[in-house]
Amino acid sequence: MAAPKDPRPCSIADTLALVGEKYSLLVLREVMLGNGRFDQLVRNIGAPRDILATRLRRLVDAGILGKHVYSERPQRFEYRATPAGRELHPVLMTLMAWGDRHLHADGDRPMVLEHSCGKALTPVVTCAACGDPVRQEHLTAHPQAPGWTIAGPAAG
Amino acid sequence: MAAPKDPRPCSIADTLALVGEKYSLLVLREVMLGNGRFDQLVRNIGAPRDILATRLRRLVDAGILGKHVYSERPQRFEYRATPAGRELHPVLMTLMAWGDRHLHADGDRPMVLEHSCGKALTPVVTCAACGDPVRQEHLTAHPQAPGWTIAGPAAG
DNA sequence: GTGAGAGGGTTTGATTTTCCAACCCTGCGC
DNA sequence: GCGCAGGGTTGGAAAATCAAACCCTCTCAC
Repeated sequence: MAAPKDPRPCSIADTLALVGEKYSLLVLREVMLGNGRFDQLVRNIGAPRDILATRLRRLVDAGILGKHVYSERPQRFEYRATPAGRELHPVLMTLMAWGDRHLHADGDRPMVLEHSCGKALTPVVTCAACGDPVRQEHLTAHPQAPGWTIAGPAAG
Repeated sequence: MAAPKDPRPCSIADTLALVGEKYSLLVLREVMLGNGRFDQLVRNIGAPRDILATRLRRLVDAGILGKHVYSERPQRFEYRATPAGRELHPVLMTLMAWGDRHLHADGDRPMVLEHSCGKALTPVVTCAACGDPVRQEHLTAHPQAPGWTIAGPAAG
């Protein structure tokens, strides 16, 4: 086991292999905002059309987006998130929250999400089991593959 | 207003501009696991050394990582997350949770995070104001820039 | 005091991606 | 029959990635 040649097996890396390329998560953002048509995506994301076409194929293949006909003649399509795609919403929220906190002044947020409780959303990640907000120092990492111990404060 | 040439202003895009390149979030992962040395990063991530050097410079410039001397002679460094970097932890958790759910069988998760409550962590994003788990359909998006209305189910 | 590492990178040259602009096709609407 | 909307594809130049080799400093064993 000692000297692994392959990188660490990891769900973060696996997920990023599907949605980590440039523009992919922005496609998800637009689709979740209801802007699932090719031209809307090009405009709202600012991506080259050919790259966008490649990304869309990939996301459809991965089961994250579905392609739906909204007009038969002429044939026109719209991309929508599948259930698996919708479950990426937490990723988008946490990315947005970080950018709001660290890249924008308080009055300068590009978009505000209003929660059904009436307040502007500030997302907090909690533990499903106990309900407490998760803090990194309260986690212990247990790699499941042999040879992949970790060094740091959360050694396991 | 009417016909925007620029893409949608958005904190998701802004954040990804800093950490969305290939390997950047994996660097964060390793650093948070306590593996902040160049060689560890190369091995555990599987990235080319030159690319890694580029990413590290960028993350340090962005204030996400700090470079710390752990040995004077010979001079040796270690990268650590700054407070801003640590606040990206929720992004990593949500990415990991998605991969665990959608890319791995139940018994096949590459890593388990144990919460201080004693259970394996399942992260849930909640609203800081009301404490409820956030569901996309309970959100209303309010773009703050003129001309950037949205089309979808969450129009605002 | 020389040779073999460890650690932290940089350099070089080939391969891939991205990017941009232009083009293509279908089917309206006039 | 002309122009436009929508949804792409194509071609060639520019940029990023990759793998392997190299460099430099210092330490340790011999």
